[in-house]
Amino acid sequence: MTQDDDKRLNDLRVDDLRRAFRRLGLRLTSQRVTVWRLFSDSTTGLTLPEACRALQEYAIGQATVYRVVNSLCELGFLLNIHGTNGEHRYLAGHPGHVHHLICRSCGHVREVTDCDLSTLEKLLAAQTGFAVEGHYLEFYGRCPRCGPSPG
Amino acid sequence: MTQDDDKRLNDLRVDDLRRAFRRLGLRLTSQRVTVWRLFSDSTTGLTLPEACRALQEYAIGQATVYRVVNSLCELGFLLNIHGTNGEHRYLAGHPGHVHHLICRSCGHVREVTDCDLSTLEKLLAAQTGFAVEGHYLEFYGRCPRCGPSPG
DNA sequence: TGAGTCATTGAGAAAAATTATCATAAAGGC
DNA sequence: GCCTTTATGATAATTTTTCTCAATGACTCA
Repeated sequence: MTQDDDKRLNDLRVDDLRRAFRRLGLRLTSQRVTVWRLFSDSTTGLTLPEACRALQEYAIGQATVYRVVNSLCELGFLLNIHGTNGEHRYLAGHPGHVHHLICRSCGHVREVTDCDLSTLEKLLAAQTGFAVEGHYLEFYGRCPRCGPSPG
Repeated sequence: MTQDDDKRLNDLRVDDLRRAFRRLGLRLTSQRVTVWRLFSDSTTGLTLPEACRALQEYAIGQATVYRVVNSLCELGFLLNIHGTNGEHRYLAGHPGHVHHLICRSCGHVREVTDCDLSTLEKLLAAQTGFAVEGHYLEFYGRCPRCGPSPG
């Protein structure tokens, strides 16, 4: 698992993207592939305006960027994380239940797959009467490259 | 703890607010109190535009609303939560380390104080080399009043 | 493979949200 | 109650997000 982060998600075959889009009755366009590539190359995630600026180079309009990011989110290819300043960043990830470990210094993000909060969820359900359906969990700190907090 | 949610945070004395502001060299103004009251009366949190609209009634300008909400966040009186549609909502809460249980149906939020993820954090630190400094955790589900998910 | 259908795109406008500016108002110290 | 200094409101400016619609191009079916 240690090296999984480095081989990013470009190896997700375009055919997988096509299948996923098709499942929603959507077509696979070159723009959608390009947007996906941009995000899957990023280890920190991008905000929507950042993505728009980066994709100008490929002559992809901003309306399209917004639309594609939304679709990729719905399909589970992109996830929302909190940037260091609270801004929304979109991060490419493996579909499924994952969490993130976010470096507050450089923004590098690493996936966390092994979390088990089910007992805590049951406890909360019993205490509060809420029907707990899921959770959103992010860890933050400093990545190995940035080293421990200064001072 | 069951009834703690209902007696909201209005009982936080204005003097406490003043002391907190003073600590940052800020003055306590009627606008700041009014903004605080609005948020402390809400069990679902408000977005900034929502707050601006609500505070028009009191002739508080939107620039002020943005500034005061920022201050209240820095002081720990307001916290950021994810609304049902991913939007930022600001919620009055007791300062300190708390998490939230958010109803996906009505938006009602309840504080969760008992979480212990320290062992999980240590495990992650060992596995990844990150210096884990904290976490952000939200639970979502359906509150007792809304009942379990339909269908 | 080629034509037709229909979702998708880009440009631009429009709307919404956020930030900046600055003269005026008022909080807190004396 | 004055005085200093911060905070406010109105307005403008900027940024972000959404909308519209003609033109393009992906996919289906023959």
